[in-house]
Amino acid sequence: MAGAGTSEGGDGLNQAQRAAVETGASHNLVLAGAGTGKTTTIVARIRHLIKGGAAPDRILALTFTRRAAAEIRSRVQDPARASSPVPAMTFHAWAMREVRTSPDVFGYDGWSVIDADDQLQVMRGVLGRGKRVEGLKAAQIIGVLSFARNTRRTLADAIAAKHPDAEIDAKVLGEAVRAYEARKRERRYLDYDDVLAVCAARLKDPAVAAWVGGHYDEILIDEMQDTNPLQWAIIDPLVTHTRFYCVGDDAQSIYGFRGADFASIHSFGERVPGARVLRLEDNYRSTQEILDLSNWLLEQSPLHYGKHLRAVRGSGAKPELHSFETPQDEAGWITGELLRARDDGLPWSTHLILVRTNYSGRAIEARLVENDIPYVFFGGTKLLESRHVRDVLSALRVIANPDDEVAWMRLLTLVPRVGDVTAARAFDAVLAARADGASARDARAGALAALPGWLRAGLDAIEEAAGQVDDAVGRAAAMLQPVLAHKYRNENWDARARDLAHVERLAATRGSITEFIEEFLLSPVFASELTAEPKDGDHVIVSTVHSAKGLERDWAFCAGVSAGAYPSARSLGDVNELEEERRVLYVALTRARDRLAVTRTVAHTPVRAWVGTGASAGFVEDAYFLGTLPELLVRETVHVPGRAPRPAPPPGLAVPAEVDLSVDLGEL
DNA sequence: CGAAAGAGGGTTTTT
DNA sequence: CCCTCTTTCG
Repeated sequence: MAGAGTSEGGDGLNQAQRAAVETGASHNLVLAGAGTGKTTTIVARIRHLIKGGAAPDRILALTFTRRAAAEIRSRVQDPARASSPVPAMTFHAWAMREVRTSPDVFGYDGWSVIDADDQLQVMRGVLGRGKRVEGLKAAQIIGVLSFARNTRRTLADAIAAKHPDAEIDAKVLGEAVRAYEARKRERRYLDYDDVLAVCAARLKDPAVAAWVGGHYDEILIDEMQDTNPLQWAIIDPLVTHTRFYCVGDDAQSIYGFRGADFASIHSFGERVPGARVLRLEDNYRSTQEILDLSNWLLEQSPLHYGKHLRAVRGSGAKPELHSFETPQDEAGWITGELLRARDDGLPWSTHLILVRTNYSGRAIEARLVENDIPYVFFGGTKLLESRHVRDVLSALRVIANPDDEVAWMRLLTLVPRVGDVTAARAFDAVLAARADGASARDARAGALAALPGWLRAGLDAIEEAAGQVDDAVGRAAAMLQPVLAHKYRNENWDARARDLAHVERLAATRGSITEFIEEFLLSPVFASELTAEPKDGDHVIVSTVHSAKGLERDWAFCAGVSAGAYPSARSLGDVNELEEERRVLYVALTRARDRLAVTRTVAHTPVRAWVGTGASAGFVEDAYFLGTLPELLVRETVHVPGRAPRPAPPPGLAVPAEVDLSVDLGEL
C-alpha cells in the first residue's frame, strides 16, 4: 500500500496527505512525487467524499490506463461495507459511456468503435494499391493524424513535429486523411480519438456541459501530467459545473507520444481558476538508496524538475546493477532470483518485472512459463488483438453492423479459396442488397450464394443468438472452428482454442454484441490474465513501464536497461523525446520498495549523439543514462559465463592433408 | 490470374 | 510474433 506507515492519525495519512484529502477548495491539484502516496490520497479522498454524504455515483475517477482504474476500484471498495462501486475508468471508457447513455445528446447511435488494427485496415483501403502517400505507410499516417487530433494541432503542424526531416506535402496527405474520414463516416466507425472528440465537441455547448457536469459532485483525475489537449477540451467546459481533483507528477510524464505536454500541469492554476495546489513530498515507498539513484537520474537532466525524493523509511540495500551477455542470460538470472526467493519463503507477489517494450517482455514471459511461475503481464498482448479472437469477433460484428466492411473482409477471407477480390465482391453485393431495402439476412442469402453454405447458415445462427452474447460467440467459434484449426495449425492452435472459450465466458454478462465488443475494446483484457493464474492467486507481475505507474512491489527488476535502449536510439536528436525516455526510466526505478535490480546486456560503449536542433543542439558524449553512473550508487555485478578452457588435444593426433568434401551421388 | 503458402525482416510506449 | 514480399499452386 503506497503511503502507508506513518504515525500521525488513525487513518494512516500524514499531515500533508490529510490536508490534501480534506481540502475544501473547489478545484485542487495535488503534486505528488513518486511513492508519496498518490493513489492512497485519491482513494482516501473518494472515501472522504462518500463519508461527507456524496453518493458514489456522483463521483467519477478518470485514469489513462485501465490498470490504474482497476487499482482505484479495488482499493476504494470497502470490504466491510458493500457500498455501490465508485465509477473509476479510463477517459475513453467514460466518454463512450456518456455517448451511449445519451444518444439524444451526443448522437452516433448505432456507430461502431474501432481499434488501431481496424483503423489501419480502413486507411489501407482508402490508400489503394500503392499503400503509401508521400512516402508514409498507412500506420504512419494514422499516427500523424492521431497526434494532430490529440494535440489539437493542424495536420501540417503534426507532420512537422513527427517527421521533421521528411519533405511531405501536407495537401496530398490531407487528401488521404479526408478519404479516411469519409470512409469512417460511411461505415459508421468511431476510432479512439473520435470517442473523445465527439465528447469534446458536444461539451462546447454550455447546456450540454452543464447537464453532464451536473451529474457529478467531483471528478478526480489520476496522472494529470498525462492529460493531452484533446482531454483538456473535455475538462475545460466542465470546470464551472463540477469540482476537479487532479493528482500528478511532472517527473512521471511518459505519454508525450500521445500528445501529453508535461509542462501543462504547471499552468493548471491558470487553466482552472481558483485551484488550490498541494504538494506531497515525503516518499513512503522506497529506501533512500533507491531514491538516491532515482534522484541522480533526474538531476542529470537539463530540465529542472525541482524534485528530490527523501525516504521516510530510511536506509536499506544499495540498488544492484547486473550486466549479461544476452537477453536470455538476463531473463534466466531474473527467473533464478524469483525461484530462489520462493525457496526462501517469499510469495510470488513480492516481485515486479519492468520492461520497456511488449516485445522484450516476451523473452521473460517465456522463462516464467518454462519454470511454472504464475504471472500476469500488464501491457502484454491483449486478447482482442490476437488474430484468432479478431477472426471470431468479425462474425459477430457483421451481425451487429452489416455495413462493417473491415469485419466482412476479415470474415470472408477466412473462407478457403477466397481472397481480397472475391471478398470485396461479396461485400459490395451485401451493401447493394441492403441499399435495395433487403433485410440483413436476405442480403446475406443473395450475396453469399456462391460461397460455402456453412457461412450463411452459421451467420443466421449467430443472428438468432444475438441476444445471448456468449451463445453467439460460441456459435461463431463453432462455425469457424475448421478453418481456424487449419489456419493456425502451426501456430499454437490448442492455446488459441482455449482463448476462444475464455472469450465466450467473458461475453456471458453482456447485453448485446455491440456492448460486448465495445467494452472489450475500451477495457481490453490481457491474454495472460486469463491464461495464467486466476486473478487473485499469488503471482509475479510483468509490466511495461507505461502500464506500471502507480504499481509498487518489495522487489523490482528493471530489465533491458542497456545502452541503445535507455534512451532508445530513435529518441536521439530530440530533447523532448530524450527527456521522456529519462522519465520512463525514472518511473521504473521508483517502483521498488526494498530491492531494486537493474539488469542490462552487453558491455557499455559510449553512445555519442547530437541532441536537439539548430542553436540549441549539443553534443552528448554519452547519451546512455547509466553511462556516467557514479560507482557509489549501485553494486555492480558482471555475469559473463566463464568459457571453460578447452583441454589440449592428445599428443600425436594424425592430421589428414585433405578431407574429402565431395558428395556421394548414389546411383545415377 | 487470383489465391495460398512460405521465407525473411523488423518491433516503443496506450486508448 | 506480425507484416511484406516472393514463389508456387489451382
